[in-house]
Amino acid sequence: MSTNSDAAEMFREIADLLDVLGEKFKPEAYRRAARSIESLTEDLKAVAARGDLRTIPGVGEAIAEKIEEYLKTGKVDYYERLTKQVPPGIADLLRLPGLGPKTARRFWLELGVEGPNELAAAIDAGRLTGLKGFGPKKIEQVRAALAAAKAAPPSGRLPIEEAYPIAQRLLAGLRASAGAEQLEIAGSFRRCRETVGDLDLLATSQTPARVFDTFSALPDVREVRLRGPTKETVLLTNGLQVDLRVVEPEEFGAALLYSTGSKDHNVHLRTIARDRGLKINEYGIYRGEERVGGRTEEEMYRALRLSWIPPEIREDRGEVEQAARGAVPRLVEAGDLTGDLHVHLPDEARPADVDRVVAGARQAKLRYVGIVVAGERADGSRFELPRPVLERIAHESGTSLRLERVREVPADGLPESWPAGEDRIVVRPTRGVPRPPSRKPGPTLGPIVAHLGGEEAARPWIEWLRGASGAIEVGPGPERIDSVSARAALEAGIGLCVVTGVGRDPDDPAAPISLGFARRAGAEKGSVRNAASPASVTRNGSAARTARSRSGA
DNA sequence: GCCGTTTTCGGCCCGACTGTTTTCAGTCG
Repeated sequence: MSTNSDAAEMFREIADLLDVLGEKFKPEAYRRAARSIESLTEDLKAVAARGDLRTIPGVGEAIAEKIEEYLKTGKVDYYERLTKQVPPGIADLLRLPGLGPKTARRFWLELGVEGPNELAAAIDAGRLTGLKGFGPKKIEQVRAALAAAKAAPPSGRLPIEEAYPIAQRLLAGLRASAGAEQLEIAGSFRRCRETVGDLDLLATSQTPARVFDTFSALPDVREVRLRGPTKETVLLTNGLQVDLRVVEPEEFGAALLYSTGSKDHNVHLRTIARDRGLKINEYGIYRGEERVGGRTEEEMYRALRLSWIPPEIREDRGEVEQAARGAVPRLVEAGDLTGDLHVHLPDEARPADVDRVVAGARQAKLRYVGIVVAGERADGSRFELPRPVLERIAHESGTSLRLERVREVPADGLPESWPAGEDRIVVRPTRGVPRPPSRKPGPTLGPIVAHLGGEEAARPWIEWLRGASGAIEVGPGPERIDSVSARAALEAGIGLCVVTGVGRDPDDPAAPISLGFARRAGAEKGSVRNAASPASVTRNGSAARTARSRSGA
């Protein structure tokens, strides 16, 4: 665990403790600080060393001091004092669905209950009966929540690549028979966050009840948590919670904006609305009684005199200010991709697999594809594509679509010079040898660093490529870098490599998520290696250099 | 506790849903 996530976690715990103690606004302040510390691309130590802690959104004098104290001593006196005031089990009560700080505090102070086990005992002993605000249904709810928490510990957030196929199934099921017109997934899924806590679906329909009936009956759905006239919440068989809202068409943009978030982005928009004498909610945007927008997101942003902001960057990290200046970056899009530099064929590859890649690449209008023809696997064994496959690659390589030979080498087996031989190099950071070699790649046609995972693992490789050429593959899973590391790479002037999906199963979500992570990192077309013109990514190093110096990069 | 092209003090998003209520509090997103 890094310093940043440890510090963020501590501030979240402080927020929970303050909540239970009945504080009004401090808890949100600490949570906001925790959120922005978590999304930092830089280590807190480095920020503190520069004296820039207070430039972190949500970090003011008091929290900056606590960060300093934490970095210096490893603990924070204020936090220690709070934990002494509240029994440790109270935090576990807060994790129970439907049970918040007010209730936890009452259990603690009025019943002397200090944790889940004592609460269960109190219910069994009938001690909740007669407590003001606790009827039989509420008591049963708490009992069920306790039992559920015991049977299945909180599942936490789901990696987006695991949520992706589920989301597609739900969409398909609703499209098939629900009478839904517009249908979108909002929430952190639409922002392409690395993990999602739940799924937020949004629809328009003439017949909301029918939509909810269809939704409740989908095979993935285990139980209906709550259902009103406009909103339903269900639990899937895997424990994931899904909210579905049905709204009027003229409200769809407002509802989409509202439920895509993030929280900080929404709060910022509402503040701007207020300052301009407007009111904004999930149904629209209003000046007094007059409705001035809500059918589309563009309408909503326009009414605030902002340009439309792509969902992936709605995190209140400066994008609202950019939109006010009309300076929102034009993020890389699928249609910008000109090629793929890292395609693997199956272990027992046959010439037909090359044909499949070629067909996919033509359909995606790619102009070059790098196929890994030889290399070393994670377990150290070597592989090389069979001769008939190599021949098919050579034969298929034409002028409209060029096929490149790619060699994949482990980090501790890097060749002596760059570029090495005729092949492009993909570097596979070797397990147990996580650090890059001291020798940097050359200034022209650099390697693609792939099969690299985790923020901690990414840092040294970003340093390795700083000032040199090369790119890092971004995308889901433990073998690629996420959007936080991708942002750090972009800040260091290093290009990204985006997965195109060519040669992959059509249901494989790696490509859309890879693009989403790149966008989330703020990548424009110019900083994505495989969105560049073929000339600047050829084997000819001088062409690459010319292209780059001309574009001023 | 944070924050400020109307503020260094006085705000801090706002509505759905539930259970318990004769009008609302708590939770959630």
